[in-house]
Amino acid sequence: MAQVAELAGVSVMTASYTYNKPGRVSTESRAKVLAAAESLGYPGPDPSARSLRRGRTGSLGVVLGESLTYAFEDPQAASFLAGVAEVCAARGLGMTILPVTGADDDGVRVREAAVDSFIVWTTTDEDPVLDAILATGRTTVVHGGPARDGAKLVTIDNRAAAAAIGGLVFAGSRQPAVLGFPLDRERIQRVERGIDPHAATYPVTRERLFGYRDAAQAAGHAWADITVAVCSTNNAVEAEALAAQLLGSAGPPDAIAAMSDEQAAGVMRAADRLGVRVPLELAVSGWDDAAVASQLGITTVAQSMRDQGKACALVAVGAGRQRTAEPWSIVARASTGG
Amino acid sequence: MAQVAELAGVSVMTASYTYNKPGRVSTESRAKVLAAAESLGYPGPDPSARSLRRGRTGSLGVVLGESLTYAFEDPQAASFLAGVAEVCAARGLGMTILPVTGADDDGVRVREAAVDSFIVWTTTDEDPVLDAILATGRTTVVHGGPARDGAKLVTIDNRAAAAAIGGLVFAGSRQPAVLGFPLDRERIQRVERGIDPHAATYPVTRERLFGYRDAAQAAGHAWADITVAVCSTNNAVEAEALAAQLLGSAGPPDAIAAMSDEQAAGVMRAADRLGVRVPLELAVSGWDDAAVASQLGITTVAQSMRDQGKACALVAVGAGRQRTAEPWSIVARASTGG
DNA sequence: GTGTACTTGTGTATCGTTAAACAATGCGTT
DNA sequence: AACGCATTGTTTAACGATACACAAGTACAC
Repeated sequence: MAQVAELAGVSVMTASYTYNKPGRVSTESRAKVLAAAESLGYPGPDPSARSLRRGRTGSLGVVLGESLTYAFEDPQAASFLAGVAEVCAARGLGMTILPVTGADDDGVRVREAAVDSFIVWTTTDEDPVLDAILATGRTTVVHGGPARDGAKLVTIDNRAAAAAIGGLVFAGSRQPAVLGFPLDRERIQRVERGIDPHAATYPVTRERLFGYRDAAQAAGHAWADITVAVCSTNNAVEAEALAAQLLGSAGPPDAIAAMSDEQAAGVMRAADRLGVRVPLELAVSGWDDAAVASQLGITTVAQSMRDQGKACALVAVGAGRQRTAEPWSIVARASTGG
Repeated sequence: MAQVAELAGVSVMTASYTYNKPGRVSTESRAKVLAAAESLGYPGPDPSARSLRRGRTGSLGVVLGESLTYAFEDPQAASFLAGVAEVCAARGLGMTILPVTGADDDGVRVREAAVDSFIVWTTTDEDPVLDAILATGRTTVVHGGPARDGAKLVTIDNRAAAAAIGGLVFAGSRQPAVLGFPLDRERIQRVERGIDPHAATYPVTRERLFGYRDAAQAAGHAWADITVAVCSTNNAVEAEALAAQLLGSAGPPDAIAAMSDEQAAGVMRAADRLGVRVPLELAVSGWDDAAVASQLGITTVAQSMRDQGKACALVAVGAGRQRTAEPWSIVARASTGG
């Protein structure tokens, strides 16, 4: 590319300025440089060299804890990414979705990523990938959790929200139950009474369990009496199966608090299939205020994943201050009765 | 980082080998280097410098013609990205989603992207961004179209598929109609008889129009008599409105071929609302074989966006040969009658 | 004791840019 | 005429790493 400068009869700096600060160079020289570039088929400054010299890449890395494809299958993750993408597009930044395969070379891959900052989708307390990211020293924003020194956190107050919606769905219940996300990355399906919230290493799961516990206790129930069904994934089909299991057991629940609207929809289907009337015989609550929640009339915690994605991106690029907590609200619908 | 080598008492090359070819260096030296790196807080080789020196970035660029957020809103685009992501994850590549805002600096931004190759989501014949990409000389794979010298193409045979499904939906019809995607990037909504397929600069739209024309003519209709309703976007709500307009007009269609299942679902809703019985009074066909198509019993063209995404990625990384055409098939359901 | 091969460490050159400081020129002002 | 100032071009020195070639040491066979 020094060739371009040579052909144009100017110095390389003049060529460089032509691309970076066109005002810095005379119209004449600029034209000569562009003509030379054209005739040599020079495609403009090399991105890698530029990144190296400038010290920034113009791209923002997003790490999805699960498989890479997960991002495009979970509508919540998709909304979140849309929010991140919105900010990236507005600022002309690229958005690099980083592979995390679960193999032990994960840290390496993350370390090799040419990005200026990282956004990490909700993960577990001890996730080694997060450690690897923090070790790079680049700006890191964690969505959901865990909180870490050196990383910013963007999340709603899951415990408070769970307590609030628990207050609704458990109201007047004799036998509440909880249908939840995986506790840890093992993602083992379990159905057990009074699972200790501390057992969950996903902070989001943990905080919500705490919130539901708060609500149950406030309603006069002992947590040890309350069945917690832990899914292996966020999925309506699995939720339906687990809900059917709960409803078919002795002393079935008359209130189920789920951690997503997909799960709640599964519960609704199970109830429908078993002839259990909602909300008369079973109160149901979801989370996220997804489209399915309004379709089925599910009481839910409304939060905007898209806004949270935007918030993460803004914090990551250094615009936008980190808020203490993102907003949420309760949307009461028919599934929790009158 | 030469500091690391110095502290470890070895040459920089030894340090470099420690990270890249651990076998190339003795266990002892490796330990010294890693210890030194640890104590200096050195996070490993800088990705930009590495890219510069190596000549590749380990990341694959994806360009979505629309706004960046579009990717996460259109389920077809999402499936496609999931396919790309799958291949990236398997090979340890990053996936960079590039911003294209529509401003005239797009070419610049694309040129600045630190990626090894590009995948371009279906766009128009004259898209300047595609030109900018081709000008970089990097491997480029176009999904859908347009075909270009210097770019590989991954697509189904849209014309043949449209002709095939047109044969079904137009069978026995006295008054066929087409509900289609935008013709060009202006994205103007139009309802007109016999729109010349050549007017469409989106090759996907154009080829499908040709296919429907083939089918209509084969069924004995003059293309000039057939109403084509062009949507401004792929959206069930807009499709429903347009379908209602068609069905409410004088000489309403008794067969509507749509270009997506979302659109077809909109048509079904409009018919339902207007009391038009499907398929007795109105035959409907969609495209993509999305979930909604099986739910509503819509005859459709099945294609796997995910597989096409995988195909694009494989071609982009140089594994996997370009196929002449991706597979598709017709799924006949109730919406096109007996 | 010599030849061959393998292991391990190092020096050198270079990847393609850009930041920063400096020089040369022209122009309006006092 | 001398000065400040803006405009434009150039020089120099990195940015941080790796490919390659070469050298020194070790091991083994004949």
